[in-house]
Amino acid sequence: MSREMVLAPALRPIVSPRAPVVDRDGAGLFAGCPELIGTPAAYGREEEIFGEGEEAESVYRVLQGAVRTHKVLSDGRRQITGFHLPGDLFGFEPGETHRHTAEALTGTRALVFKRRQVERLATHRAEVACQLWSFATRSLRHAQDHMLLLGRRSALERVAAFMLDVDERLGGTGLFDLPMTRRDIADYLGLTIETVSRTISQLEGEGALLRTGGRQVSLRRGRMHRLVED
Amino acid sequence: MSREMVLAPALRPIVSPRAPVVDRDGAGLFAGCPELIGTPAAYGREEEIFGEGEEAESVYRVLQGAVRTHKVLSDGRRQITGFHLPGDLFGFEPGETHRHTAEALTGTRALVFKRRQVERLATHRAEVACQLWSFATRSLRHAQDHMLLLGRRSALERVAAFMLDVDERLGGTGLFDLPMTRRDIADYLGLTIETVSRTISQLEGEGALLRTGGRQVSLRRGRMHRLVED
DNA sequence: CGTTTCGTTGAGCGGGGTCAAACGACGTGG
DNA sequence: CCACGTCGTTTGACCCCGCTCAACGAAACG
Repeated sequence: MSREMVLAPALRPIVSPRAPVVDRDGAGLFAGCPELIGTPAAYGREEEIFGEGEEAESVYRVLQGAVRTHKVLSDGRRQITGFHLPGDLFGFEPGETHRHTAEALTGTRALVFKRRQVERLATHRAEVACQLWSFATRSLRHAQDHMLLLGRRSALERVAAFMLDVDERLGGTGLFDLPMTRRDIADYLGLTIETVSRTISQLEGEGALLRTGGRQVSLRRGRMHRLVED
Repeated sequence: MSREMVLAPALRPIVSPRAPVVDRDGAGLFAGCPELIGTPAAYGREEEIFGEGEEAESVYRVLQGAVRTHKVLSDGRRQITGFHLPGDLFGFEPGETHRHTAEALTGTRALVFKRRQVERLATHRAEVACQLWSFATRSLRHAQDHMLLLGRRSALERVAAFMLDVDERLGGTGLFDLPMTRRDIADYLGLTIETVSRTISQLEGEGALLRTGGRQVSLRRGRMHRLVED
């Protein structure tokens, strides 16, 4: 069941999108469901897709670009709970209202599905319900890994783990453009922008990565990996 | 929506268990599935139920007692990702092996289901698959709330939120026994035992709670709530 | 071009970690 | 029954990692 390529090798670098995502193995969610075709939608940079507290009418699948979902406290403190890249689903809620805000990091295209429709289909077709279950469980695993990071890892470990993660999701070449700002990284890792910046400098000083202009970085994945270690 | 009875009022104080949990609204997982009856099992205090890396053969439902699931780093740093009380399910994994260790906090009884059996049933009966999906989604929401806590809240807020949470799950009377040690609390909140202890003292100093002997505490829920504030 | 946002770097501080000691609640055996 | 050891908890003293505040350079954008 772990084998499900929803967010695996079909992924493309986010800031330079190319071909639309294809379900290479046919296991993608809602595949083989002609009665459930999402309607395409496009969002501009920093555009809100849905807000916390709004009624959860739709669920989304990223085609191109990147999306962040986050929660905020009344005083402005923000925690980003996930970045969603092509192939990823987001917007599922256990209840009637969204518990997150979702925003496009960059120009983004997505398929929009009616939640009610998805739910109705799930109650009729076990296959669809299983896919939803599988998706939720994988999200849960990510969330649990991230709890360990937020609760127990140092700033250096957090940033190193983050870099490796982004690299992997963007192709694993070791050379990529970060699709998000320092603020986004900080709010994802539970740090401040200054600490993220300083930590990246430190990683560069230790030869674990190279800043190659703009937001592009080149990782020494061996050294990087040693910093995360388990 | 937040009202979903799997872990709500049917719950009993953990350390003084009474009647076995009943699905008051019939929404409990695997309800109405005579072909899937879990086999009862009992675990002693601090006993391991399954370990990280082991093959995931079974899934569990707590009947009585309490269970913690956690992840550890090679150097011993530990993050508890959840406490599981009567009615709760745990042990689901997206893959073939457990990504967590599960241990009984106290003497605990649980129902054990064969994972393969559950999965097979889910592929045939949409109803079961939907329940699994719903369960996973609720767990995900908890995980996301906890990420916000770990990433962005102060020690005071964490402990206060924790106390309110435990109180609610244990009946919401404002008076209860903590079923876990300071170390467990610390590893759940991303703090140290000393900080947890000091913070509880501080809360007592501010009149937000009273330590009434042993692990029993009495909350001033109004003041407590003000400290968490969104 | 000016203006604004983003990123980097420095100086200083403080919340929470570390190390250490003492206390209380147990259970155990003399 | 009490001396003793164990384990969990509390409290103190000190320190350090990451936060705050601030200045400045570099892109992005009008």
